[in-house]
Amino acid sequence: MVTNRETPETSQAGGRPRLLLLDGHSMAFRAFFALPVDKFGTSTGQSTNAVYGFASMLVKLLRDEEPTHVAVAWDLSGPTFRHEEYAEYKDGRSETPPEFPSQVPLTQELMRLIGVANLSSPGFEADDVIATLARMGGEAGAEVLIASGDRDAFQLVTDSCTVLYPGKSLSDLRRMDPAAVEEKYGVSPQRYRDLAALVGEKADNLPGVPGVGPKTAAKWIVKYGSLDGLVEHIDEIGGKAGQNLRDHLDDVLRNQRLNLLATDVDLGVGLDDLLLGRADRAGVDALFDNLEFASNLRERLYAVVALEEAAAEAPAGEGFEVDLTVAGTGTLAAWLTEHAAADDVTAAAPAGLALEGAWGAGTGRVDGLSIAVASGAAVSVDPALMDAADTEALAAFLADPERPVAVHEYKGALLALGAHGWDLGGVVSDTALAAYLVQPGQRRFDLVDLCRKYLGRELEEEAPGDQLALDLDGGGSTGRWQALAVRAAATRDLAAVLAAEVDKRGGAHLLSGVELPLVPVLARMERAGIAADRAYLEELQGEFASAARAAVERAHEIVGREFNLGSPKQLQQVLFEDLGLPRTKKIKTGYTTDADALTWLAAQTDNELPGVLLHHRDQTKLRTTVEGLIKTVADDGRIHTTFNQTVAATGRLSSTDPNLQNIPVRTDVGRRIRRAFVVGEGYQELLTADYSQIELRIMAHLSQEKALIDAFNSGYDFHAQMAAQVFDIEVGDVDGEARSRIKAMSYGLAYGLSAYGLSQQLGITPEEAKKLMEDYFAEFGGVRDYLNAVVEEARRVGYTETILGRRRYLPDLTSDNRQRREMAERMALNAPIQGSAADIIKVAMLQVDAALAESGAASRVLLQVHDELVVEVAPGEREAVENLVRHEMSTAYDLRVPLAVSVGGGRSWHDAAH
DNA sequence: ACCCCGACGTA
DNA sequence: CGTACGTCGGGGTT
Repeated sequence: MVTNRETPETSQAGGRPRLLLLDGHSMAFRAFFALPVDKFGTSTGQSTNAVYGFASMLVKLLRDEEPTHVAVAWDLSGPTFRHEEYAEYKDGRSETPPEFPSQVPLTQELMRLIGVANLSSPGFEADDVIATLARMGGEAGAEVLIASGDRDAFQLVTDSCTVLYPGKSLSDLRRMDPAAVEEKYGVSPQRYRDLAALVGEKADNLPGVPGVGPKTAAKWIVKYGSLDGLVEHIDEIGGKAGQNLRDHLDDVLRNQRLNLLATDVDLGVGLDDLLLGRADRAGVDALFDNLEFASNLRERLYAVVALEEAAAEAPAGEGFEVDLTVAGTGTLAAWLTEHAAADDVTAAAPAGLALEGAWGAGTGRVDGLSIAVASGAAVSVDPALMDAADTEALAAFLADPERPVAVHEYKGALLALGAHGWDLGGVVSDTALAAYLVQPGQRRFDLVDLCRKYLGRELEEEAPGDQLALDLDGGGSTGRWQALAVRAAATRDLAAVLAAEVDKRGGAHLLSGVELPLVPVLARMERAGIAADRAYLEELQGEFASAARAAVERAHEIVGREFNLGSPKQLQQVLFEDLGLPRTKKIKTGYTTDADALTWLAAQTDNELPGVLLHHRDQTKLRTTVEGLIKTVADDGRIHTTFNQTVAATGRLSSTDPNLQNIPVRTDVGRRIRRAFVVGEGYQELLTADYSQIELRIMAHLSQEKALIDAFNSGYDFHAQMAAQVFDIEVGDVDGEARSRIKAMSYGLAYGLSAYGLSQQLGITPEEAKKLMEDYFAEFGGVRDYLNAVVEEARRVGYTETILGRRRYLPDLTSDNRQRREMAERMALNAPIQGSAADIIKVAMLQVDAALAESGAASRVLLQVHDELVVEVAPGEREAVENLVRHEMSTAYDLRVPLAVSVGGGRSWHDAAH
């Protein structure tokens, strides 16, 4: 860790007063960008990264600098005296991130509770407040320290006033004393304003002299003594820069007037009022609880505000003291016997397991393994160095369901260990999964981040390979094993904290009854993969590629020159500039060329091009899809996707590398790709089983709307029945148009559809769409009431909930910004429906997997596509497996309507359609 | 070598 | 101006 600070030698006791002044907004803003906003937030969606960063920076300053007096200066929102002179002052700043403003009052509240004064003055900026206080401090003989990210503060630097300016990280504050300013800018602090005036300040919208940077400006100031001196000799300055200076002298003089800080702001306080007060411990506790800060920061804070002995900053790894054994060949078995027996590893005190290695695409490898038990003992081992006894003892420990273990990324561990032939039987916590249930909106769950957030402890970043570890401990390899053991210990400790967090949110069953048991099922699916017909994929690729090439040639012919059909930018040029076709919907970069727009264009004009472009899009999309698949076919002739369990905010799985949840199905051409997914050797066929209208059934269940429930229970065509009721006709008289309108309406509801959106989709006027919605709700008012109630409840409690209690937090429901609020409302409508469907199919997967195992069948589940399972059926098991899958899927959850399942089989995924 | 955007595939 | 995802190519930046 690099610091530029020297240890202060003077203590405050009896010495000269030390006044610490902070620029609140600038330092909070630095904190905001120094810490990832998505890693610091409460379960209710309040971002806390700026508060946390500001607080920890302040704690560090209080500890290191031991000030006697402290104040934080804040900007107010209104115009300042600088705007009177220059109306464009600070214009054109990029927008404040939405997560920032709400953290300012929280930071101020924290300052108040700690006993630090918050000061501001209408018409002045924080810098002016600081300049005034610095003057007051100087006059009182105090040593003044200014923490500010605004360079204007450099003009205040004197022998007794130092600016602490943030460097790369927030804790890295550069001490800018007169010598440091001189060294960095080549001018004294008194002349810094002159330099800044010449160079300009982009953040304040104060342009300087074009082409003149700090170097030139300093040269001039040194030569002529000051800006005034320079102006006196302005005609002597040669070159382009000199001419620019003469042309922009007004700007420069304006800059110089504006960057002068006011030192006479009436603040109504004296130095005595800034004396560092006592912290309101209960208040700070309550605030930290609300912000869900870990205890670590709290303790560090109390250590300094109580002015007790300064605590050393926790270095990486501190707090995870492990009694480490690095197991050499033949020693692991003994360690396990001594430290990881039934008494040492219990349900109340699970061991932590950490792996070093790699996993993905249904396999993996282990390069290192650590186990940390509750006693503090830990072992690290290189599997390559184990002897037969070690291997046997380790395999037995890992497989034992009676040896509870916490691990971060259970599925990865299963794949990595599985590749060595080891199973993992006693996992009681996956810290990534637990954190996902606590914060389902987060998309990444790093162990390092979780430790910082929930344990308040810093973990070493995972070493990329062995290089870093070697560097760290100077050539040995103990650092690597120590770091791995610390990860194991961290996982062990984190599991307990997260278990409590999950429990607090009513997610215990969801975690231990659904998500955790699903992990081995997913691991087996990934390991199995799905057989691919490579030759056929290559055939398709060639076909799609040549169709695309033909489209390119035809397009070039039509336009009369070559251009890149894949570039929306060039397409816009060709369509709207060169050919002068009618403009489409505006987007950020001009006019859209999406499929809807091209279809519209094709109808608007006689020009052949839009149709050719559409065809080209289709074919290239198919070509790239197929190419992506070919690249992922493994040596075993199968494609092993990765199912991610902690990505989708609603609780769905996602699939990557490749994504097998978006293989084309809607068009005939696209569907051909599904012929490439085939039954593997030794199996009889592929079977697909999917839930019919599961989301609508869930809507019927949740809304308890009798008409929907009856329609599903009758067993007849659901959409036709709904249409019959809306249009008040006999079911037999419902035509295709009426049915599809009602179908779109029903599905749209679950997404928070608007009349406008419905009209777009159905190609009718918004008025007609509005009428349709009114007619629909006249018949099915319970649905409308339910949807309204969902949003209202979510606004009240801050989250939505699925049938299994899976939450989604939506803080934007109370946003002042209409667009954000309405977006959150649509998410709130959709989350319980989509999420409950996800819950149900996850339970179904567990039941199907268990039933297959129970029955001794060799058939296996390969894929999940949100409402569909793909099963590879072993010879002779078709009928039994079909019955089993139907049964387990339809009984996964007891809804108020039946869970209908439809099944099909065939040699390929295409042929298994139904 | 990265990131963002537009576009588009699925449920 | 309908939710949830992942991937690709282009085009801009490092």
